[in-house]
Formats: sequence, C-alpha cells, structure tokens
Amino acid sequence: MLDIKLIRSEPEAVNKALAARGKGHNIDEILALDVKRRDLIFSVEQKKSEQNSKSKLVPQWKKEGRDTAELFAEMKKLSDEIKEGDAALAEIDESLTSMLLSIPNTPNPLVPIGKDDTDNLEIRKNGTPRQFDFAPLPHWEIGKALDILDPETAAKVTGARFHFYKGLGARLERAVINFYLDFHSKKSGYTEIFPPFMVNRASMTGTGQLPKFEEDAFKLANEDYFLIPTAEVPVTNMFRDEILSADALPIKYCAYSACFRAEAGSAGRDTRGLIRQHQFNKVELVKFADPETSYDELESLTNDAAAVLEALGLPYRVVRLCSGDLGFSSAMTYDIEVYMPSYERYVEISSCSNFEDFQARRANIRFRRENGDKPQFLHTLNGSGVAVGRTVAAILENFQNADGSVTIPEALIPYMGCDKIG
RNA sequence: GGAGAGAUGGCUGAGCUGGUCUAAGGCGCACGAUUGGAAAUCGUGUGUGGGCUAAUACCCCACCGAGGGUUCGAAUCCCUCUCUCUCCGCCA
Repeated sequence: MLDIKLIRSEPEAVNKALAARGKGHNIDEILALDVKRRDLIFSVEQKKSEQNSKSKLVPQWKKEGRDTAELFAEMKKLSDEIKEGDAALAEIDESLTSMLLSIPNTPNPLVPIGKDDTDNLEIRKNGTPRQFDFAPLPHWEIGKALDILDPETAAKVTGARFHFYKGLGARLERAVINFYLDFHSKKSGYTEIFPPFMVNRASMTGTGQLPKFEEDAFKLANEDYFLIPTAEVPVTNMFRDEILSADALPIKYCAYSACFRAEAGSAGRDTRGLIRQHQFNKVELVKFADPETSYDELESLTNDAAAVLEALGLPYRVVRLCSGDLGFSSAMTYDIEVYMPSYERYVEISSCSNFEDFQARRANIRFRRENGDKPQFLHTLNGSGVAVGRTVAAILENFQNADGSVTIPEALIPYMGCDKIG
C-alpha cells in the first residue's frame, strides 16, 4: 500500500512511477476521495467535540437541579447528525482503502523500464551451460525412466499439476530441502522457521496476495483460510501489528514450506515436469530491515540465494526485472534463473525482492529507531532460497549421464547416502 | 465439538450498580534534583492512529480483544466473532 500522504504531496511523481508498470494504474480517483474524506472528518469531529462538551454538563446540571430536557434535545440532534456523518465517512474509508490496496508498489528508479521479461536486465552469470556429447533428456523423461517421478498416478489421486516422487526421487527432494535449510541457517545466519501452511485473510492482505489476486490462491471451503502460495506470507506476517526495536534489525529468517498455487491463467504452460505445479516445495528467505540498508540487504539476500546453486554446481544468471515484469508488491526484484537444458534457456528458480514499506504499511510492521521516537514502517524483503522442485529438475537435467543415470552433486551426497541415481 | 472463566496502556492491575474515566495505583522507561560517582530517595514526563499545521508545538477526534447494537451519553448494558486458560469429548 502506498502512503496516502505521499500520494497527496507528490501525485505527479507517483503517477509517473506507476505508469512504468504499463497497466493503467493511477491515483486520481484516490486524490478526489481523499479531499472528500478530510472535509467530512472536519465537520463530524466538530460535532463530536460539541457532543463531548455538552455531555460533561449533564452531571453538573443534575447536581445543580437544573432541567436537562432541552440539553438532551440538542444532544439528540447532534447524535443523529454524527451518526449520519460517521456512516458516510465509513463508506468513503472503505472505498478509499480498497482503492489503495489495489494500487501496486512504485518501482525503484533503478528498475529498467520495459514491457515484459524480454526487457529484463542481465546482471551477472555464473557457470557455463554444459555441452552434452549425447542427446540430453528433459527431467520428466529422466524421472520416468528412473521411476522416481510419477505425475500420472498423482493425476488420478488428485489431478493435473501434481506429482508423486518415489524412492531416490523422494529422497532427493528431501535432501535438497535439508541442504538448503542447513546452508542458510548454519552458513548465512538465517533463523530457521517452520510456519503454518494455512493463513487467514489478514495475512494474505498484509503481503499483497489479497484482495486483487484471490483467484490465484487455494481457499478452504469451511474456513476463511488460504493455503499459502509461499512461506513469505506466514513469515512476514509474524510481525504484523508489531513495533520492533531498531537493534533487532535486520531480522533474517529462512523457512521451508509447501507452496500452493492455483495457477489461474497458466493453462497450457509448462504442462510437463516439475516446473509449474499446484503444490511445490520451497525454502524462503525473509528479511525485516531498516529502510536505510534495505537495498544492501537485497544484494546480500540475492547472493545468499545464489550461493546454494553455486554449491550445487548449477549454472545460473541473475536478472533485474523490468518495470513491466515486476510483481505487484515489489519495488525491485532480482530473479535468479537456472540453466535448464530441456528449455535450452535459463528458467526462474528464485525471485528476490525489496518491498520497501509497501507490505509493512499493509501489515502494519514498524520499528522504533530510538527510545521515544515515533515508530516508522520498516522494509520487508524476501527471496526464494530456492525453489526445490525446480532444483530437482535442474539437477536431473544438468547432471544426467549417457547411460541414463544421474550424478548427485557432492554437496548432496551426505543427505542422499549415495552418489548417483540409476 | 460441549461446559465454564477471561481479554484494560511497554508490563502488572483497579474500574465493569452507564455521565467528576481526561482510565487509579504499582513496575518499567526517559529526563531532572540529590551524590565525588552510583544505589536508594524525591520530582516531572511517558501510548497508537487520524484531523489541523512549517512543526515530531498547541488544539481537536478516535482507540479499554474485533465488529455490530441499545442510549442524549458505553471500558461499563446487549448480540456476534476471534483468541487465551480450566474441565470433558475426539484425535496424531
């Protein structure tokens, strides 16, 4: 959510920043409603003030034995007017809030202006895509041949876009999860969190999934709970409506969770393999930072996420998303893309974002710099550290051998108890 | 799921027979006095959001778990919901 005071004081700048996203967002309606709101507040509060002062007269007059009938009549009239004003105000507040919640974050000036992912800016590359001396198979064929991935049975048991992992495939998924959690918590200093996989509506609103993107989420039928699309939601909302002290920052959390996405609008895309599932595993990195250092924290967060790919020996590149490709809540995002031989290109495996105070304002997460200072909104950041299913896909494809077996990266051998599959 | 008890400021804790609540008292915290310095003591201050504003100054409005209602007036009465605790049931 953008700051209404910023919208009020610099409307042109805000509109210009939003225009970079290219989706026709603007704040003109909000400005008009804001004026109406403040006019109404002024008149209603004046009446309330009068009501309060008259109310104080009641016990006084009664003590003096004066007749209060006329006073009560005046107060009744005031009361009716106040009720009317409050109702009108509540209506304005509601539409103003819903408008504000539907406006995306303003991009950081460093974000390149662009239309879609073809305009993203490559920042750096690590490793070289392997030259195969045989025809490499896509991971879904490797998975089938080794009998470690089974989407057909999952389609029967549940539906499309689900997988059973079997045998060493299941163990590989679990090995990657454990490796990532150990890496981030032991080497990079993130405190490990195991969050709930369902959250309430307030949490989904706090991080920006609601109200605009309800169709992307799985919602329980018998509760107002949602299956989390990422651990970012429960972990960021741990501090909803809290005021932290400055010396607690930055707070660094890593969390494994299963992630659930309806993938509305993705019909026909990535229909085979592990790339786009309704349920997938991910280890997420979340930071709560001082606004002054949040962009340094974004750099280190991105490096921390990329470090696990380096440790596995997977080739990747880092791109800065352009304005048109930027997520709703983000001010700046680095995507980390792993090289996927079956796609013959780099495929997103992590998305690291600085939300600045956009989520913090929605979720009301604040900090106090000094004892006695006014609380201010902190900055929230998160990034995948990294997607587990896509990692398994990348391992199967990048480390496949001519005989159909797959070599296990050295870092995972202690977790697997073997050095190859097949 | 059933029965009961509860939710008040950073914490603790009164108020809960509606109007002197502008929410007592204590603890903590901040500043000051005292002191060679400290403790103890004494004094002063101590929330959040909104409106107005150059102002983080004054003034005004709102906030006693959340949302509704009754009333001229609600921390206080009524309803719904959420959470916590105790017991029972069920369950991993």
